[in-house]
Amino acid sequence: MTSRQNHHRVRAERGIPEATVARLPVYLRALTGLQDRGVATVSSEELAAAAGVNSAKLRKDLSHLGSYGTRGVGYEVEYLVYQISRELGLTQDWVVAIIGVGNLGRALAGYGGFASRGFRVAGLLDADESIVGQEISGMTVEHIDRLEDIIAGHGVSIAVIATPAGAAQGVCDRVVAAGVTSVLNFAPVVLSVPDGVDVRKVDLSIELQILAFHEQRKAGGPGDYDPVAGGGAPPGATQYVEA
Amino acid sequence: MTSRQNHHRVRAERGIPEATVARLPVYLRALTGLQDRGVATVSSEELAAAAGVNSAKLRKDLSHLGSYGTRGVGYEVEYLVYQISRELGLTQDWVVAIIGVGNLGRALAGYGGFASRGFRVAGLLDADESIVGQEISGMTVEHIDRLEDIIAGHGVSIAVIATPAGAAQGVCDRVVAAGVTSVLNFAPVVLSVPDGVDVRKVDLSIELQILAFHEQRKAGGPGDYDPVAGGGAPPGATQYVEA
DNA sequence: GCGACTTTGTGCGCGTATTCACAAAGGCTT
DNA sequence: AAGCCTTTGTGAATACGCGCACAAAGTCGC
Repeated sequence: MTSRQNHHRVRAERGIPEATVARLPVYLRALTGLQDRGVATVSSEELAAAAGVNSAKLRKDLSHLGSYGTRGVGYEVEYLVYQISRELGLTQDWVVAIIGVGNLGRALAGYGGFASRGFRVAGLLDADESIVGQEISGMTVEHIDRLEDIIAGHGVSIAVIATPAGAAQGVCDRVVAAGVTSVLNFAPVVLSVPDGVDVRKVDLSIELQILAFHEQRKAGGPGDYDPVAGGGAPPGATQYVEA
Repeated sequence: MTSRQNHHRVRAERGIPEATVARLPVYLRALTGLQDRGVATVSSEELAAAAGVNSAKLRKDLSHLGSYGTRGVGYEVEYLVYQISRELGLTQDWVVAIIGVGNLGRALAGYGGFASRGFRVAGLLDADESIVGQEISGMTVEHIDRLEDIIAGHGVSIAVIATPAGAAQGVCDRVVAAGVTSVLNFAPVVLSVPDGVDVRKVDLSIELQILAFHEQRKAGGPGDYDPVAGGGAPPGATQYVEA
């Protein structure tokens, strides 16, 4: 049976709730920011403010990792950074392959956030002969035919799919067959994968549509037209985020 | 008061659950795919499969929009496309400005998914003098100084922030002051905005970290214990640098 | 026109997530 | 050493989302 993009996975014995896992990277970023500013300890209230969450939620999230705070004082920044990094698996390197070197693939290849957090790009692959061989961000684009070689050879464990929609499922099947169990999908399709494979999806178009929905509602509900709804203070407006 | 990205639904009278709103674009995409293949009607089971969700969930989601199905038959594709489009506010055009024309901004500017769904890019803006004036995807990059002019002049209602982290909050404050109430943020920071402004965040690095977490667990738990598990000694652990 | 069949729409129970509010725990001052 | 003050960690209440399972509703064949 093929499972679909279901992020509400079963808890393991160690059981960190999925919602918590999704917030840990945010805390981590806030913490490294504090670290850079030389802050040694931080209270849950301060850190929660920096991360944009409720402080009780932050404390409960951190409590799932263990008791790393000191009552009356707060959390030691450096130690917390280490604990969260370890929990997220960032104390080791992860090897990534980017498949599809169009506009987006190029942007991803040049994204600094990869290397800085322990993600190493082992290869850029594309099916287009005119792109293969090009040098991008210091890497040479390989032909998609070499997909299996590269995955096996470099020990790729995360595949980033940035192909056109039509090619995505086929590529996904191949990377999964080659042993990859984590996929980050930028193509606007729902990927089917076997159980045990994680897929996360990033979709610009969907995000815009969700924004449009709320924007429309601020402007007066479905059917009403007024895209230039700026300025005003919408009553009972909503706040969202999250990805 | 400045609310951050914690969020909670303040249900309006019309009250479509946020979880449902987030799925509507997925259904819409599946439906247009069916439409292209000439399918006239579809059952909840089929559509759910195409969208990668449970069929009961699909039916419940659609029931929030009204009763657009026929028992014993299914849903008329064309009609459903229209209803969802209308609910999402896609029957009107939304004017978008992209701020920050680096690798990512360029990719976004060239992204076909904009126009196809009623999102019109009214401007590309950047602070870098060497980029201003360049022609990208048929548009000329404007200087960030013209931000307010462009927002007002074109009736921009959605701002896409693709700047470096350090510049994001400042840009956000400016677009909000200029009347924009919907922001799509690609910068790796938590933006603070006044109530009534929606922020959605897309963060590659966070997605990768979540995948890493699950990948690590599959590999045998957050172990790989470091002998130096001591308190203040974050060993040669990964060093984090803000992108 | 009628019965069998298909598919929707939804009531209900369950598990997860969020938030409040407070007792327990530790540091700091005197 | 004792008491005060701050902040953590968590019990409990609430809200939310999911999916099963089924009755209601409509179609289709005869």
